[in-house]
Amino acid sequence: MEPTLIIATCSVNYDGRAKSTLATGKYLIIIKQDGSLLIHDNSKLKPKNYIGPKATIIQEDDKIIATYKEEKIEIILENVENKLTIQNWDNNHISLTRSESDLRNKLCGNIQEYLGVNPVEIIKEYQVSVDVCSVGLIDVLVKDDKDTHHIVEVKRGQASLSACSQLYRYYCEYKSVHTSVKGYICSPAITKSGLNLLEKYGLNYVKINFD
Amino acid sequence: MEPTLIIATCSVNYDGRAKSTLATGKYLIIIKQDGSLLIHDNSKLKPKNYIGPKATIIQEDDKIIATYKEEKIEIILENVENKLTIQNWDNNHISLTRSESDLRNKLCGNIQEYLGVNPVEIIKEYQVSVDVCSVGLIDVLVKDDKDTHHIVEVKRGQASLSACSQLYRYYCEYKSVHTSVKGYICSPAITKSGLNLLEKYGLNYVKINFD
DNA sequence: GTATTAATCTCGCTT
DNA sequence: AAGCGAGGTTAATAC
Repeated sequence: MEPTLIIATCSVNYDGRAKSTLATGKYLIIIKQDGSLLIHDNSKLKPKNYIGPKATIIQEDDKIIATYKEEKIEIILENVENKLTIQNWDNNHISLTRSESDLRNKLCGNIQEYLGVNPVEIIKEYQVSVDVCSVGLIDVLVKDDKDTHHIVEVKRGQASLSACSQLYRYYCEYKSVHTSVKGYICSPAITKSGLNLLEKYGLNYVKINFD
Repeated sequence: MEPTLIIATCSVNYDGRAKSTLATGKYLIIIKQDGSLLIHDNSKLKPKNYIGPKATIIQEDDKIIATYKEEKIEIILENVENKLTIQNWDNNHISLTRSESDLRNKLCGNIQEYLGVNPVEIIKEYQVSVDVCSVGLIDVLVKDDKDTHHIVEVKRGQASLSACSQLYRYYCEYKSVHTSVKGYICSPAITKSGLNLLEKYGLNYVKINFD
């Protein structure tokens, strides 16, 4: 696929997982090497339409058709104002810090400070299975010197209701395989209703920052 | 903000909620009217870096700096291959069907068929609050002729473990305010572990399709 | 403004 | 291939 930018007055029909129509207007069409296609208008971050990667893209004079599995985008071109291919367009990896795993590592480096217990074993990404059926991944599982197991859900931002609910799910399942269990949300912030849920079910909130 | 496309060899530093560096390479920079800025490489749908909308963007010869609240992107330009402004770039609304609300409407139009009960009252987007604290929005709440309340979580695609967990949360809370309650996931498909969770807690799965 | 949730989520990782 | 969970999620909506 030749990487191409097209500025054109066009309309767009999409059919696949959902179905949409975009009224005629001047848009930016981006075609990438891997078969990704994006149609951007003049606002916001997300494209109005998109498909791929790995889409099959057919360009004709008056339309562009992109298909991938059950997905199909049809661009009806009314006027192509500009069309240029990008030679040697790069594709590099971005290195990012302050992710959830960074915060998790910070926590694991000082369990005693954050949870106030003496860790005997620290397991990251502990798989919880019940009846040979996965019920999720515990971010951090700490076994202390009193055989209490501490399960921690780490969030890089504000912990929401659903994050707390996620911890509660792990907590319930884990209690069925071990007697002494405590649960924690570990994040820089938490919503009021999230905290409410924690208190209701006897779970704990521990504040942690990136610094 | 003048809508502009720039194809340039550059490197990008981002600092804000997280922090990242993108190694020097040839990328596409998109600047939109509303102050959104996107940096795309040659693969996938998501931009490598982005900011805005409402960002303040300063363009100099050798760099572009975009800031918004605590967020900052710095693009170090090494070589600008192409730069063009897009005149009268449009910004239209996209009309989309087969959304979750479409499926919800289909369900509400025939509760008897899907849930097998006689609805007396059907409420969409019912706010569940306990102790003056929100615990979420029930997609559909059906009160039947036997005063049983049916709470339904609708999903447009395959219902996941977390979707089922979300229903269970509403179900638990709602049981504290009403005696006879039943819970349902209503979707075209469901994962095995999702179904497992439903069965475990006495919740129901109802299949619904868009047709 | 804050919080909750949908999304054609995307994307990476693990099973 | 399927499924789970993070995401600088974004974007819409309710309160």
